[in-house]
Amino acid sequence: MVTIADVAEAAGVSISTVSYVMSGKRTISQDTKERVEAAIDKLAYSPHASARSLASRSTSVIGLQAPLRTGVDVNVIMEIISGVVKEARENHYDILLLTSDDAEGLGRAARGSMVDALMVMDIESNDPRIATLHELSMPSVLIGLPAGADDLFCVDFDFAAAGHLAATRLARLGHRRIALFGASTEVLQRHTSYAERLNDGFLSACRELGVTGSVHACPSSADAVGVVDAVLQSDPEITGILFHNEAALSHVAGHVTGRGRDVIALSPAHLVRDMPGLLDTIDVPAAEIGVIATRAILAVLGDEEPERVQLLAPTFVSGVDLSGTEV
Amino acid sequence: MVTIADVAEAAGVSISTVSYVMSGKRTISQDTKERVEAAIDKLAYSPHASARSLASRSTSVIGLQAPLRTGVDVNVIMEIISGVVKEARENHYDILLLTSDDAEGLGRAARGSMVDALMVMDIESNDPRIATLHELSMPSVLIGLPAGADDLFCVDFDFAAAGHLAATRLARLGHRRIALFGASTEVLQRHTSYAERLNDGFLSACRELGVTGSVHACPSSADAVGVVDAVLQSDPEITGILFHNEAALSHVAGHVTGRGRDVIALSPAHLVRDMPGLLDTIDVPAAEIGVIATRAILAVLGDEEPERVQLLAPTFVSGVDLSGTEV
DNA sequence: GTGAAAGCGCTAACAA
DNA sequence: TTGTTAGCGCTTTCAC
Repeated sequence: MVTIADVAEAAGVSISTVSYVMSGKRTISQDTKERVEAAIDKLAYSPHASARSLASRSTSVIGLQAPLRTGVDVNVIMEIISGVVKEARENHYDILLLTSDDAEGLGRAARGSMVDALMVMDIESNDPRIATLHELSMPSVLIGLPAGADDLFCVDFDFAAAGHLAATRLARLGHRRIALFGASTEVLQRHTSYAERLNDGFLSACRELGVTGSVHACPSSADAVGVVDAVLQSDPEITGILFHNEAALSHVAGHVTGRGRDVIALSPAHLVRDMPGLLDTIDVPAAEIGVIATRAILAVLGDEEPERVQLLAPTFVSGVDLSGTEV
Repeated sequence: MVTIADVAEAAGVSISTVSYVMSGKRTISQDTKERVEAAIDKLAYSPHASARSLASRSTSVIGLQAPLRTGVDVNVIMEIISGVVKEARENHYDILLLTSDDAEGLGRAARGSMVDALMVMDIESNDPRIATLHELSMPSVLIGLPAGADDLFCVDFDFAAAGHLAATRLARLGHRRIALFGASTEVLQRHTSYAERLNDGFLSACRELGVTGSVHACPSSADAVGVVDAVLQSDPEITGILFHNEAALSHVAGHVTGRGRDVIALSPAHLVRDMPGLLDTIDVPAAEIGVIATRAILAVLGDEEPERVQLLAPTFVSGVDLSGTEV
């Protein structure tokens, strides 16, 4: 193992000089700097992360609690994680992956000084982990929006606005009965934040617009076809549909479209790019959510004060703009 | 921050006693042990991970390089990761998530002593990271099986055997022309190990069986429908199909089945459980791959010598057993 | 512009 | 059965 002392010796300088060359926290003569950097390269030296962390009291690691269970939309989760990892790396942070069904894992990571900050995904409306985060006195960001967002940093897609946007679009097209096929029953039962916000946004828009709206849990499997059929048979006058749940969508596509019904998909755009028969798609910018959340954490770590709640606005992929429209 | 010294003081013992109570590396009187544990609980003490790692020269962290790019089968990736994280946690290890498009990230993690071992996913037949792993002198496990598996630990599903199994089943049913719709073009172009092994297994079985086999790249999007149609139109005598690529499968299901063709799916079983019209499914035990790979790493870390190559045997979900059958 | 040295919070000899 | 203490490899005051 090559240590800072090896580098110092090779460069003919003191240990602290090597340290300062790396951190840039002190002015170094060009000559010394070059010798040190040459030695670092030559020896392929990487500072010992733990030693550095012990001395500097910071780890350059962010803890990420992600839902690894299937049933949630894996594509979206993966893209968010991907955005997080990428943005973190670009800022010289690494990601420690914490299991989600483990509220106490947050405490472990925090109290053990394994991380500098925590990111928590898959937020429920009244998430028990929020209390834990409060006790921890460690910077944290939620990806999601719990009921009482109090004083926590939250980043998410604006699912309520998306529900509103879709309902408005459908109503404008003349549909009087519209339906939202959304999250799976389990997700709803857990009061997952995004699902509830989408439902609320959709239904409240329906009320405002004077159209009849209904929401239906939708399994993420091939069973979705059956659910959709059942709903549409029991209420054949539903002519406009908002379809969340990308996993189910691919099963249902072509089945629900092309029967004189307008279908809007709510999904990462690239996943439904080639899907025929859709009226339009509202993009879920999953990777961006991860990036923004990471930037928020980095800002906090840099002693800045980012917006408490950042909700990414929904847009139609087609470019249709309903902003500013009155109901 | 509560340190081991705080605990020692609260329990009225020395620092080392606290340390030994935690590690169990020395016999402690029942009385002392209880006082120390009480103090630990009372103070909610967690040892400082970096301090421990610096002194003990081990981190209890495993680096996992996972493909976060979309296009690969996200469901499978996610389940593998999930299996890894779960098994690791049960053995008191955490997972550091490394970006995949970054061969040098492995070096960073290793040389910086950020991890005790490395796991690498999404292996290509001639993966450049293998050389890196060799230089690193750090325990590592590949999830996948490169061309020259040399002396590395490899864990994966036996895709070659799966291809063989499916072809045999179809041939037994009397099909004379059979096709494999598999990975996307990108995945094949990167010479991703599992895709090539599946193709090879399928085609070599076809030769042995005297049936005509063909393999076709299949996009993971709704476009898959078009690809399948094109192939089946240009060669209508294809009556037996092996379908890999779960993402595409959900689009294609019901489209390719039910036309007098037998379709076998190669996918995690639960993802296709409700999919109608399939002849059978060969399960991809994704979570188990993660678990086995993690156990292999843990074995190496525990100075055991696990099998160099562990390939999980394919089985039909229906229970059909073709083992021992002659061609 | 540079160096010497005091910790950071642990583990694991060494001593008793 | 327990305590004392020398590191682990860094960062960061002091001191020059």
